[in-house]
Parts: sequence; C-alpha cells; structure tokens
Amino acid sequence: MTTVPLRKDAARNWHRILEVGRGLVDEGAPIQLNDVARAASVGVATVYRHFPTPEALVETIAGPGIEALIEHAESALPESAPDRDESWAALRDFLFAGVDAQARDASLQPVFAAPRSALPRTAELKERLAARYGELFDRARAAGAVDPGVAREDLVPLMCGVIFAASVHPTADRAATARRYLAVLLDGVRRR
Amino acid sequence: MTTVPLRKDAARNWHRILEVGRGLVDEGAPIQLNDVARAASVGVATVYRHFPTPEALVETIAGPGIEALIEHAESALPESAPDRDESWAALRDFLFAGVDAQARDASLQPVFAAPRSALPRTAELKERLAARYGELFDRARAAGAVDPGVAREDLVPLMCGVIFAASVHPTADRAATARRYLAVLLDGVRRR
DNA sequence: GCTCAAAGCGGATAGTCCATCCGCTTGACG
DNA sequence: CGTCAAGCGGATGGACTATCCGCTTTGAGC
Repeated sequence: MTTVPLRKDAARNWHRILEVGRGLVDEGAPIQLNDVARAASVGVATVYRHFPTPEALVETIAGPGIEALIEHAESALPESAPDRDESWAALRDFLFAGVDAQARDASLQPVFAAPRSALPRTAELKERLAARYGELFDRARAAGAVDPGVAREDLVPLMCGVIFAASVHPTADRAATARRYLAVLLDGVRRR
Repeated sequence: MTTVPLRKDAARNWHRILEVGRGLVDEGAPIQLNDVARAASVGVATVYRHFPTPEALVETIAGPGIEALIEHAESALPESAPDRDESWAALRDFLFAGVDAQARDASLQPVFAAPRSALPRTAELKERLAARYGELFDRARAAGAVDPGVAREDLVPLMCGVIFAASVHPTADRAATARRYLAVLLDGVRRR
C-alpha cells in the first residue's frame, strides 16, 4: 500500500469532492457522481478517477468515523479486569457508542451493512473495529455476562438492525429510538 | 373503492405481470418494469398502466402474504384468556410468524419497512395487521408480560430490524439467523 | 528561472435505463 | 354484426452513468 503523494491540484480536488460528498450524506441525499462533480467545480472524470463508484466515496467519507470508534474502543480496553459487571458495562458502552455514531453519521450505516467484499478500501478498518468489539465481547462472555446464544459475529449485524429498526419507526428522533431499541436488545443479550 | 372489473385481456396481462414479478422477487433480482414487460410478453405501457412504479408491483405481490399473516393472527386471537404466560406466548408466536414470513417472502420486507405514505395500496392492509399485532401486544402488556419501555408501534420496526440484521450477517440461512435474533430480542422485550 | 515529461484535468459523448404518448387492436354489449 | 371505449404496444424523448482523449498544470532536474 505505498501510495505516491498526490499532486497539489489533485489533493485540492480530492478534498473538495469529499466535502461535497459529506454534505450530501449529511442531508441524506442520494450520491450521483456527476452532481458531485458539478457541485465541487471539478470535471466528471476527476471524480470518477478518485472514486469509481458512489460507494467508494461513501466509504472514504466514513473512514474517520470508523477510526474514531476504533480509538474509542482501544483507549478503554487495556484496563482489563474481567469482572463480570465491568466487562459487560464496557461492551454495552461501546455498542451504544456504535449506534450513536451510526445515528449521527449516515455514511457509516451502508459501510457496516455492506458485505466485506463490496468495500475494498475499508475492509481493513472494519476488520480492526470488529477485532476490538470482539475482544470486548469475548471478555464479557468469558466473565459469563453474555447469553451463550449470541456470538461475536452477531454484534455488527445486530447494531445495524437496531439502526434500521429505528429508521423504520416514524419518529423525529432516530437516535433516541435507536438507543431505546439497543437497550431492549441488550436486556436480551445479557445473561440472566 | 368500487373497481370496474378488468377486461379479459387486461386481467390476463395483469396475472402474467404479477407472475413474472413474483419470480423476480423470489430470486432477489431488482425489479425493472421494462424487463418485466419483456418477460411477460406484454407492452411496456401495459405494465406501467397497472403498476406505475416497481414499488406498486411489489406491494401487490406482497398482498397475499400480509393477508395470510392477518388471518393467522385473527384465527388465534379470540380465545382470550389474558393469562400472563399464554398472552406472552401468543404474541411471541406471531412475531416469529412475521419474521418467518419475511424471511420466506422477500416482497414483505420493503412493504413493512416503507413509510405508510409510500404505499397507498397496502396502507389499509398494514393497518389491519398492525391492529391485530396491537391487540396481542396489549393483552400481553396488560398481563404484565412486557417490558414497559416497549410500545405497540415498536413491534413492526423491531421485526424489520431483526430481518435486516439477519441479512447483514454473512450466513447461508437467513431465516434461522432471524429466528435466533428474534429470540434474543424477545428475551429483552419480556418483562422480568 | 526554464524545460519538459507525465500526472492530472474536463467535458463531449456513447451507452443505459426510465416512463410517456399516441395510433392501432380487441373485447363488451346492444 | 356494428359501435366504441378500454386496453394494447413500442417508438421515442429525457435523465443518468461512465469513458475516452486532447489539453493544461505541476514540479523535478538542470
């Protein structure tokens, strides 16, 4: 992955495109690369060169958000202490953080929900995040805090499901609904 | 809603179109009305006349599935007896039935997940179904079997979320995963 | 500061897909 | 059988996608 540094103009355009893309994502608009080009005052080909598909653009937009989640997870992990309640609390907090992030940043949802193969650029990031979540999960599970019917691989799907469910509910505040649903779900995930 | 009966040829075409549409839905293909027309040996305009959008076609395809769920619910409801465990079991069984149906019939998912306003044709059916689920829910709730943080209006979103989560999970058997997730979720919904 | 190779640019345009319109056909009914 | 409205079909304009290629800009080397 040794990338030659971009030429000055190319870097400028890259940022402009990303900015426009971020704006579109935030307002929930569908991403059409020709429109992005016009809005960024850039040729169509320039957009397509940097981002061959809308998904590639969204992926790149989502990058920082994923990294933030990873850092969040890493900063809190090392304090070990596999006490049952603590390990559960740590897992729960990160799931809430993940749901909050997805509710806040619309670029995350499609990236998390997409199959691994569809997102070459973020595959490695997702891997790292999954590994962090997995560690938290394993600790909680080892401490006996988790229902044995739930596995590591279920965490991301379940988080996506929570966000999706909240977006189906015809409510103004999607984030609050998502938190509520996650709370209910976690009552089921927690072992009794 | 007094509809003039269709002319013989129109009815024939209508069925052909629906059949083709059902096939496409079953194989998970995206629905393009021009393709449907060709596959049904029918003019494009004929398809558009019956179904102005792909959603309208899916809606109609989903109709019988929704009706089956309604009947299922109605046939079991009247036996009243608001005993706590029984009312919970009835609610649970119908949620499982709903999830199973969605896993089996791909046309249901978009219809359930769509906002009321987007689906003029099925709005009334969805209403009826929601009313049935609502009754089951209210009975269970009145019997104290349900977590007070969950409301009637949450049932459909949560079911959609379960299906969505299962479809994110990279597994062969989506139906089984969905059932598993629903079981976990219901552990959280049930009052302890 | 000048030169020049190559990295990068942009927009014209060919390829697709979508949905409407309108002249023709067919079924219903007396 | 004749009438005529309901219904048919596909040609076609409009929108969107993505590529190609001739031109411009950059920056490394002198």
